[in-house]
Amino acid sequence: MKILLIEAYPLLREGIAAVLGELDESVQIHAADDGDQAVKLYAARRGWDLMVLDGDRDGGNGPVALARMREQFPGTPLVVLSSVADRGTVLRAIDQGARGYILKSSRREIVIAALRLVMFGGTYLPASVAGTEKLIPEDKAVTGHDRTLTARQMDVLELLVQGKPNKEIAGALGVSENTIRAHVGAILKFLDARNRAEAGYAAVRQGLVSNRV
Amino acid sequence: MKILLIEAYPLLREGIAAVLGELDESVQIHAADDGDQAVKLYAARRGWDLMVLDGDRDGGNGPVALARMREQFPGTPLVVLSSVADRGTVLRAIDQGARGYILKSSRREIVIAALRLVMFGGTYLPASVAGTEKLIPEDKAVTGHDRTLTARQMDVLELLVQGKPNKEIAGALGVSENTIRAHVGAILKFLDARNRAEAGYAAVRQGLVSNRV
DNA sequence: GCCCGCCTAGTCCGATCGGACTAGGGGCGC
DNA sequence: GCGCCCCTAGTCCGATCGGACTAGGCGGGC
Repeated sequence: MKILLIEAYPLLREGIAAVLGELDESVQIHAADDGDQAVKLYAARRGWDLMVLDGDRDGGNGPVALARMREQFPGTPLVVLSSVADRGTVLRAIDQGARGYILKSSRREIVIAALRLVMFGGTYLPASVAGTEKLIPEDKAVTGHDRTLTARQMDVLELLVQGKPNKEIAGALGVSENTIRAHVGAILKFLDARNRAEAGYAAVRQGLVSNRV
Repeated sequence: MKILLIEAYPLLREGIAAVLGELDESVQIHAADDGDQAVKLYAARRGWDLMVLDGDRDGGNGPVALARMREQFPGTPLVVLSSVADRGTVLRAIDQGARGYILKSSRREIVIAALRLVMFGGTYLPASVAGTEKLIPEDKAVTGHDRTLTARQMDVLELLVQGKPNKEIAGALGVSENTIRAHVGAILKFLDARNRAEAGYAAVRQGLVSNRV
C-alpha cells in the first residue's frame, strides 16, 4: 500500500507514520514537505492508495496544496489532517475534493478508522461540523455566491489579515489600489466588519484563512 | 528516565515519543493534554528528567502552562516545542524559565541533540532568534519594561485585536480617545507594526492576546 | 525630595481608509 | 444574444488613523 504524506514537520511525520503503519502490514510511506515537492518528487509515480495532507500549513497554502494534489493525482483519495474544525474550513476542504477531514486531536483509533473508511470509498467528517444544511454536497451543489468569498477576494483577505495596507496588497497582486479597495469593501460587507482589523479578526475566527499561529 | 510530555494531539505524541525514545533505552513517557492535567495527574510524582511542552496550544495557554509547570516542577528542565520562531515568543518562553525552544520543523537529529543539550544543563534556541541583544539573560536581568506591554496597553490591545476603533476602545475603558491614541501608538511601536491590523496579527502570532480562534 | 515611568489628554497634519458611486471587459449559463 | 457576476479601475469625500509633539498628575524607587 502506497501512501503519499504531505507534512513538513518531522515530528508529525513520525506520529502519522506510526499510525499509518497500523493500516496494513505493507504500508509504504512517501513524504514531502508540501504540494510542490510532492508533485516534483512523485509526479511520475502512480498507484497511490491514499494521500494525507496537513491542513495547518501556514500561509494558506494548505488549500492550494489540496487543489494541486487533486489535480495531479485525481482519483486518489485525499485526507486532510488539521487542528481546526470550524465548519467553513472543513467544508471548503471537502468542496475541493478532500474525502476526509481528520482532527489532530482525534484518538489514534479514530484516525485509523477514518482512514480505512476513506480508503474504502467513504467520507469522514468530524462531528463538529454538524450543521443545518447538508454536509456533503450530493452533486457538488452550492457553488456558493453568498456563502463564500471569491477566489480573488480570498487572495486579498489573506494579505489583509496580515495587516498589509491596500497599496501593498495591490503591488503583491499586480492590480491597482482601487481594485483592492473594491475587494476590501466586499470582504468587509461579507464579514460584517467595520474595518480591516475587525475583518481580520472575523476571518480567523471563522477559519476563512488557514491560521494565524 | 522519566519525561513529562504535555501535548494534546495524539499524532504529535506519537512522533515526539518516537524521538524521545532515542534519548535513552529506559525512557518512560508520561503524557498529559495540558498543564492542568499534568499537575493533576503527576503532581505527586517527583524525579522527572525533562518536561516537554507544546507551545502551539491555541488559546494562548501555552505561556500559562509554562508558568504553571515551572512552579509545580521547579528544577526540572523544560523544553518548548513550537512551530513559530519569532524572537518575541521565544524570548518570552526563555524568560519564563524554559531551557529550550525547539522548532517542530527541525530535523529529528536536531531535536534529539537539543534535548540532550538541555538535559545536560544547556539552553537551546533556534537560530532564528539571533538578534542584537543578549539572548539569554545572565541573571534574569531585564525584568522586562521594554520587553512587555504595560497593563493598560494590554487592555487596549485586547480590544484592538478585535478590530474595535479607537472611539469604541475609549468608551469601553472610560478614557478619552486621545489616550487610546497614545496607547495604540506605543503598541504599534512595541510590535513593530505599521497599523492596527498588522498589530493584531503580530499580537496573536506572539501569543500576547489569548486567541483569535 | 527627586527622578522616572505610566496614564492621562490635548493639538496638528498628512496618510489611509471605507462608503457610495459609475463603468468597461470577460466568462458562463440560459 | 442577453443577463449576470466577477475583476478591474476610477472619482469624491468624510472618517479614521498614526506620527510628532507638549504636558499635568500620580506613584514607586533611590
